[in-house]
Order: sequence, then C-alpha cells, then structure tokens
Amino acid sequence: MVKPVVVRNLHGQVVQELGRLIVGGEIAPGENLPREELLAERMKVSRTALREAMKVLSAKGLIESRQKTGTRVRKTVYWNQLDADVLAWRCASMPTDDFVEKLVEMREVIEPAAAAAAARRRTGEQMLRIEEAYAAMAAAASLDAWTEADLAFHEAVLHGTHNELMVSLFSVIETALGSYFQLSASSAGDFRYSLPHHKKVMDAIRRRQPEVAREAMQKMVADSRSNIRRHARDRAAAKA
Amino acid sequence: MVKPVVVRNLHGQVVQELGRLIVGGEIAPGENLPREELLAERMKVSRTALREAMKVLSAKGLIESRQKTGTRVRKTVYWNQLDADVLAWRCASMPTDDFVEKLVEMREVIEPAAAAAAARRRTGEQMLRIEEAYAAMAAAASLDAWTEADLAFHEAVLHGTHNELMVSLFSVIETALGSYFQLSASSAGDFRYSLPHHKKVMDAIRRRQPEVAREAMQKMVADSRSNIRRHARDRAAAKA
DNA sequence: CCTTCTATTTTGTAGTACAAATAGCGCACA
DNA sequence: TGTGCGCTATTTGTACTACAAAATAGAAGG
Repeated sequence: MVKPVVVRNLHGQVVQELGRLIVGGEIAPGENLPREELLAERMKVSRTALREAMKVLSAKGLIESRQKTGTRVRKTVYWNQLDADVLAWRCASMPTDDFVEKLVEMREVIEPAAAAAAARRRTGEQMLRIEEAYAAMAAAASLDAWTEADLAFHEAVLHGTHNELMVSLFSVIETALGSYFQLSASSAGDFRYSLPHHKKVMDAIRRRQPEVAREAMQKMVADSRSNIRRHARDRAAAKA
Repeated sequence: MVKPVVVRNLHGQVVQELGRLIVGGEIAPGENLPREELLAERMKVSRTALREAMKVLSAKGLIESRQKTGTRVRKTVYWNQLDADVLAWRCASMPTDDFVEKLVEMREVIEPAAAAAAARRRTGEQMLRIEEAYAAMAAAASLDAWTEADLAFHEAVLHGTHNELMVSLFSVIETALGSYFQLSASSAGDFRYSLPHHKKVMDAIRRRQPEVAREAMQKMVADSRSNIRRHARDRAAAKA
C-alpha cells in the first residue's frame, strides 16, 4: 500500500532525487547546488531536463536561482510544506516521531472542524460518498482495502465542507494516515477498531449535528494519536 | 500595499499569465492547452521557456502533460489551493464574497488553534517577535505600516506553534487579510479597532494560557468576519 | 466485428550557441 | 591608504534545432 510514485519522465526522476536530497537535509538551506552544467553531467541528464526539474522544485519553494549567484536551497520557512511531494519526501527521510506528532496536531485542528462544517453543509451526493466509504471500510478484508477506504472516508468528509481549501489539506491527512498504517502494520493487530468512531462521525453528519460530529472526529484523532504513542513506546522498549 | 509580484524572468511572466488564465477559468478543467509550439509562438517565447513555465504549473497541480495527448488542465480537486500563487490568482480573478468566506472559514479553524498551541510552546524568542509586531501595529501611522505589522503578528503566532505545517498556512491568512484590507481601505475607516483583540491574544500567549488565547483569537477572526459581511452589504446596497 | 499493426502527432530529451545579469576583482584616483 | 568605478568572468536565462518516445487514431487483416 506504499505510495507508488511512478514517474515515467526523466526530469520527474530528477525532481524526486533532488527533492529527497534537499528535504532530507543533505543539502542544507543557504547552501548552493553545483552549477547546472556540472549537476546535469553528474546526474547523467541534459541541462534542459535538469532545468525543468529545478523549476518544479522552485515552484514548491525549495530552491531559488539567480544569475551568477547560482541556485541555492531556501530556508525551510519558504518551503511549501503542505505540498504532497514535500510531505512525502519528509516522511521518507525523516520518519521521526517528532514529525508524526506534527502531522497529528494538524489533523486535530483540521478534521474536527471539517466534520462540523460537513454536518452543516454537505449535500446528499456528498453524504452518499461518505457512506460508501464507510461501507467499504466495514467490508474490508485486507489492510490495503481498509486503508484505501479509510482515506476515501476522510476525503469525503473534507469535500462535505464545500471548501476547496479544506480539501487541499487532504495531503496532510493522507501522509499522516500513511505513516500511521506503516506503524500499525508492524503490530499486525486488527485494524478495524476505529470503525465505531467512523460510524459516529458519519451519523452525526447525516443528522446534521455539527457539534456531535466535531466531538466524534476529535475522539477518533485523539485515539489514533494515543495509539501512535503506544507504538513509539513499544518500539523504544524493543530497542532497549 | 498590493502584492508586487515582481518577476524578472521570462518564464516567470508566462507562469503568471497562464496561471491567471487557468485559475480564472478561461481554460476550463479537462480542456487542452494549444500544443507547445503554437502556444510558444503565440506568447512570443521559445518553446524552452514555455516548457519551464508549464513545469511550474504542473508542480502546483494545475496541469498535466502526456505525449500525444497534449497538456490539459486538471480538475480543481488536484490544484494546490494552498499555494501562495494559486491563492493570489484566485483572488485576482474571482474576488467574490464566496471565496472570501472560505478564506475566513480557514482562519477560524487555523488561528485559534495556533494561538492555543503557541501559548503552550512558544519560546522567549518567539514571544519577542510577537511583541515586536504588536508594538509596530500600535505605532503604525499608515494603513500600509499597519498591514505589514498585522501580517507579522499573525505569522509570529504561527511560528510559536513550533509546527512548520502550521506556518505554511500563513499563505492563506496573508491572502485573507490582503483582501480584507482591500475592502476596508475603501471605507477608509480607522484600522486600529482590532488592536485590543491583538493585545488579548498576545497577553494570553505570554502568560501561557492556551484557552484564553484561543478564545481571544477566535473573537478577533469572528469580528473580522462580521466586518467583511457589513462591507459586502454596504457594497450591495450602493450598487442598488 | 474485433484484433493488430502502423502511421502520425505531441510531448520529452539532447545539445549548441548566445544573451543577460551580477559578484568580485582590479585599477585609477583622491 | 582608502574609496569608488568599471571591467570581466561566471552562472543562469533564452532560443533554436534535431531527434526520441509514447500513445492515439486509423487502416489493414482476420
């Protein structure tokens, strides 16, 4: 269920490679990349392809190029941290508990509010999508199927808010759940324990009860957070 | 105080131009752009520069290119709506009250939570930044100076959360406040009325009172929201 | 009617040449 | 000795050409 990240284009590969390097901290902010000609040669691509890759990275706020000065990595404040790629790169290079905590904190802020808003404004169509996702979760036989349905559930709730800006935060939730599943997969426990939480959220949204929906979602995320902490403790204990 | 958007590069201009066209809806999602050769000719740039611009747009999720098929505008769901450029383009093309409402809704979710988190975790350094911004607001003589200080205040609070993901949401707040100032500038009223709100937030964060900070910030945003609505009503009345 | 193969179109990559900006050096001059 | 000015070397930016690769649509064949 890991992210496929299938890239057929050459410059796409370069984007991934450089992105990982930068976000992973191998090239520190303020530092300069080698000049284009060199870097292109070193990565065995043409300068053309390299430059297209660099434009992508600069669009995500990671780098900044100026004539004569060269191309340098920008301070992390300027990075588009909410960009799906950037999140993925961080997650790949630095899956520290610290970062996971930050992801969960975001969920705690976003999701209860989104659930409440969805309870107020969701359309019938959107309610249907939520219910379909729930049904898929209930029917899921494998962890993969469950994961997919779970993501669909949370995305459907976001759509229910009628606010595209909210929906764009799905990348954060996706990343958070992704690393969560990665943790819980190791313990191989039954993954269905959170189904009741989902039901409460769904019901509240159906009945248009914003505050009930908010609290149910809040509990769901809090539960997930404490699970993560438990896993982290277990891992630390196993290491010692 | 409008956004400068100074772009010295050619492809940067092309990015702006195409970005505005797409986000403004002139080219609808699902629709194809003219083929590169044609488009390059039409925009009077080389194919090279055009392609670099398109890579930027595809990095922001706006378009998607495939061989033989061409380049098409993606569904809005895939757009990085939280990207500063995308927000600016939306704001430029579609400053409808509808969109402003969505921005405010985001603020209502983010900022009270951020204020609470800052009250818990801010460092002395970060507190100082908040206080400096407040001082600058208090001393501001012009709307421009006030605007700048106000933005600095809200950014400083976000930094206090110690969560880069939160900080990245500053683009949303910046855009929201930007269009707010644009509205309130027309009525030319005194812009300092929200200073007491800011003081309450600052004090609560200094005293490490999360819930007080949350409520104070919530009131600030709510106040701003009702102001926006009043302005909208006034404008509607003036039109009729 | 369906399958398969081919031809054509469009983006992707490579390479060359030159333009433009600018940091840093060196020189002239006070 | 210090200070300012201009030159030059370096690095990115743009243009153009040529060809590679993918994938659609259409033709040919079963």
